[in-house]
Amino acid sequence: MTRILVIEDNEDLAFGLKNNFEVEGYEVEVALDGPAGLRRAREGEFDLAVLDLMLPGMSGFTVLARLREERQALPVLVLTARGEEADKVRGLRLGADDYVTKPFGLLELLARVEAMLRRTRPAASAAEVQRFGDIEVRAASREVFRSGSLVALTPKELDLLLFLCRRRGRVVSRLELLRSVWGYAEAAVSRTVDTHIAELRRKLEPDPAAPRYILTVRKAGYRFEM
Amino acid sequence: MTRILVIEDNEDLAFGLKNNFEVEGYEVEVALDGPAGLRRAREGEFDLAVLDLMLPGMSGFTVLARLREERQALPVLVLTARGEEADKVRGLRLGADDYVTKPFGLLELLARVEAMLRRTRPAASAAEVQRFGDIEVRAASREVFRSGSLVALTPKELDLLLFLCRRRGRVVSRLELLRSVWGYAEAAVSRTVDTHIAELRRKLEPDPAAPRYILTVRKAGYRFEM
DNA sequence: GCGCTTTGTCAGCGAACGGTCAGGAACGTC
DNA sequence: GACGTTCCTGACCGTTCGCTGACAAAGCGC
Repeated sequence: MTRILVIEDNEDLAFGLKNNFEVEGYEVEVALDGPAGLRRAREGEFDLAVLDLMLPGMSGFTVLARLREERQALPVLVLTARGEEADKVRGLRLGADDYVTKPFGLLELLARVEAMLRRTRPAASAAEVQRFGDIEVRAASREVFRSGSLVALTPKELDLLLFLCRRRGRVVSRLELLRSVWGYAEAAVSRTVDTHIAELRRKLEPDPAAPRYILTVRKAGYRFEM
Repeated sequence: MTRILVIEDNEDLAFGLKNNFEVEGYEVEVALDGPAGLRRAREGEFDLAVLDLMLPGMSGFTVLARLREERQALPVLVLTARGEEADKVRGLRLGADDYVTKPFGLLELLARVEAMLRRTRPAASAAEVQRFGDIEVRAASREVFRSGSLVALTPKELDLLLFLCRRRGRVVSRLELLRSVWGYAEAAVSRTVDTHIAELRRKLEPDPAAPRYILTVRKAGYRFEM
């Protein structure tokens, strides 16, 4: 699921964008001011941010500059008022990846977002490193370490692990896993999910028989805790 | 020297751009219609093209489409008339990397060109010489040495190697390589990437059968480690 | 404890994936 | 027009991976 962060103080516009992006199949979060946006950008794993330059409290420039200082690779599309050419230049210099002038057409914005995602996709959502116990999961290089030494996971196992990590603390049903990790459209009865979970436990859990990280929630699915 | 190709039928504008770019230190060629632009784009080694959509003889769309058909990776910045949102969308879909609406400010155009060049050839100066093991890659002169002696790489092999170098530590998918190194707009099933990887390994790896630098990541792509 | 449901485990088969190679098209050079 | 490069394609092959189905174990309600 592609995740987009909208940092925009105008609520109508912000939630309008949210709706429209969601219709296109994106997962969207809204931040209504600069500090909130910065916080969410740091925490959440977003594939792209849409950032208004005119924000109360902290200007979009500041948000952008902070992000870049912190070496966040997050692609940023900047919204700017018409004709503020100096702003555009400054934004691009600061490391914005693209900008759109208000008032803008939705089609244009969507096309630009798509284009940006095409450009940055494989690298973007991946700058994360997850840690739990003595396990370290590096999404970008698709490597997993246990006590510092590399654990050999198969592609499916890693995909599954990453998905569980991202939903940590929440119960994930087998159906959801089959849809999101396996890409199955329909529900299928099979032991596939269980088999892969078992394999993950064998490779990652200190005691696979009494899992600490990958927990079973009876009648519901699995829950990842770290 | 960074080379820019301007494809624009309005002579005043074309040579105005040429002058301005040259002041900024770029090397510029002008093509006054579509066919000429296409020819120059094919021949010359340009780092970027500025393409007007409204051209006599052959529309900018056609030029763009031909370039992409021919798998030219050349970054293209499109000039379009104000408010033709459909054009923008169509252009981006066709594989334009960016566009600017006429009338535009020179500052804006320059900033965009800079941004594009930053994106497409990152860290050319910073990462001028890469070293790993007994391999030395000189991006600027496009030369590769192994144990001090020159290795003969074909252009494609070198492009591929450079791209992998720049993303070292991260998994790069075949699709991303096809897009970024080959310039394919869409996914294509072929063994092309694999073949070139194999050739690189043959020429650079101490033991091509057990690669140390160019690693395969199943179901995901390749990862360069040094 | 008993029966039923849900989950864990395992081995084996078939498919998918990547490595490799030969052949041929496209292009440039002489 | 012959030659040499470079690049792409399609086929073959070995390996790995994922799915399946059967059975075992564990929970749960009674």
